[in-house]
Amino acid sequence: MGQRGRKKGANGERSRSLLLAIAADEFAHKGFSDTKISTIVKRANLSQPTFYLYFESKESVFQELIQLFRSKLFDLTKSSRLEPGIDLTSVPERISQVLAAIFHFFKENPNLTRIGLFVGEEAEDIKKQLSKQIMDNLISEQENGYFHLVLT
Amino acid sequence: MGQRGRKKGANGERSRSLLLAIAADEFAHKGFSDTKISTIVKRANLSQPTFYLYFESKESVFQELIQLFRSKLFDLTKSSRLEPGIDLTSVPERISQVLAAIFHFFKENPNLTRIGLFVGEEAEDIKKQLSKQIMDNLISEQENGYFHLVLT
Amino acid sequence: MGQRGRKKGANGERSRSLLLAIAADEFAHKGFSDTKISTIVKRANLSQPTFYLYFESKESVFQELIQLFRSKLFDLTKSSRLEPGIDLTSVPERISQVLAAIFHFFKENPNLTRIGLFVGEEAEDIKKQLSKQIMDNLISEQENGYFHLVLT
Amino acid sequence: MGQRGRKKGANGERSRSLLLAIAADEFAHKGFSDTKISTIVKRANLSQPTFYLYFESKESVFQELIQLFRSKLFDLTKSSRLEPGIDLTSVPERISQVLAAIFHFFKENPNLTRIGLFVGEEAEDIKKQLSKQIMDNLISEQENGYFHLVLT
DNA sequence: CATGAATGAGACTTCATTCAT
DNA sequence: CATGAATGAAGTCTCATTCAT
Repeated sequence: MGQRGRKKGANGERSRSLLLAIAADEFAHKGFSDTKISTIVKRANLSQPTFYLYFESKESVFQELIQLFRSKLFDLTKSSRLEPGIDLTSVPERISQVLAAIFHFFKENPNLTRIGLFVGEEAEDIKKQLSKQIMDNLISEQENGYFHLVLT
Repeated sequence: MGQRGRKKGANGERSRSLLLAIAADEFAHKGFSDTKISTIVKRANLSQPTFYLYFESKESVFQELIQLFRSKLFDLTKSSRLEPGIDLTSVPERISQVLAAIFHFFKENPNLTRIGLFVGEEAEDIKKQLSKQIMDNLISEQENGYFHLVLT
Repeated sequence: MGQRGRKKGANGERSRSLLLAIAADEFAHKGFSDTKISTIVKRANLSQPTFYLYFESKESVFQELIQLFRSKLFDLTKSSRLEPGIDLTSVPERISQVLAAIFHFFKENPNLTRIGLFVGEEAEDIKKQLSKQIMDNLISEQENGYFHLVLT
Repeated sequence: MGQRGRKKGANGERSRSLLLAIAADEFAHKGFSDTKISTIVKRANLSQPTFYLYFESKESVFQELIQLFRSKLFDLTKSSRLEPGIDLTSVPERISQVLAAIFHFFKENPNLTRIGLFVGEEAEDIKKQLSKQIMDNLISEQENGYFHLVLT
């Protein structure tokens, strides 16, 4: 039997994430209103009630995805905050690393990104908040003397 | 009867364009699926059957708007085709005039533009076709020796 | 043609009151949860969407019926308020008239009464308010010297 | 193994009566249709399949409760049947004892009583049967010469 | 030219109930 | 003894569209 000890209940989480992934895909490609629960569950080979076993409503899955995008993304930018006393020569490199990480994240999570940046009503908010956080990082870096911002 | 001579057809056309304009606004701001006929006619102070007096279906109004955008826009770019033998010194000015005309058109027709470039499923097609036509113009101009393209 | 001038739109109100009456009957006999919109419209020879043409939701028809009961009933008790200077000998007769009117109303509107007094969640409230109003009337009558209350 | 001798069947019966009691409470307070199996098992800290381990269906628990009410109640009234040759002076007392027992039963079993007398579709039947049995008792007592019924 | 009235089709959601472990 | 997971059936509600006047 070895490493196949899981059995009972093991598929609950699997079903949930399957549904979540398919939902992300549908929302990303068709928008909220054109995404049908019936399509999601059909693609997951499950029945409609199963969807409601794991999510409260269509709206709530959508919100969950938006939140997921927000938290993953802001974790990324937050981790980029530079600390005083750092080796000055490494600063530009770190900045570019963060931007690279962001674009890498976008590329690795295209559905989530589409939803977060283009589909949701909060899209504008998210973009603003993202810009602000990046800006703040840059500014705090600037204040720490790492470099000078030149606005044009 | 005297001053009641105007009438037949007059209000018909008025209602039609009113509906079309409101539809454009709704489609532009809410997308296809979230646009409801009931909202359109309410805003126009008309009834639902009246809508079907002028349009075959929701889909068909949408297509009509897409067509309108396409034709207006391509008329614009077509009219910019330069003819051989033109005064060479006026070329840069004409090119900038065309681009200005396009952006002016975008600004003057925000709803149509949103629909044509972002809402419709044909959006990608339209953008490609638009780029191509502009490119073609530039190239034909280039071939006519007006200038040299430098791709970077 | 004579007195049959009504035609267009005349049946809207008819459909509405038909649905309302049937709804009252169903709610009275089966309670809120066991009353199905599908049954109501079937009995009215109408389709489900028609129901929503006239009512916002199942809940809202129910509330409308409760309100109807309340207002009709309280109109009845309100109209019973005795005014000072009335012929004293007529007081007992008027009181009994009001009670008779109430019971007559109950008998004439059995569905509404069942809903108002037994089905709705507000039933207890309504009963209390009804008692209070009757009491108030009696007391004001008593204060006006029409008679003396003897509580036992 | 020692002190783990009690077990098999013990918890089973415990779960069963727990579910039955909660079901009674829910049915009594919300009626049949608004009572959900999911609520019952949640309150019992059990799962839905467990419910079906002990009962065949929602309907069947309901019927079981109705039967329970009926049998308990009719046991009560049956035990009140007076036998010929009894001491005549004790008759009124015994009658009042039976009525007291009935009302005591109602008070001690409020949920069952609500279900039996007000919720179930058989409510009317039960009430009739109850009246009849009480009546029969009275009549048989009357026939036995214990007293004379005076209907007004 | 216009509308009041009505509806078929289909979406989201809930619930009693079962399967497999 | 008990449960995690799943579902058929049915209910409420919405929307594009049509009929008859």
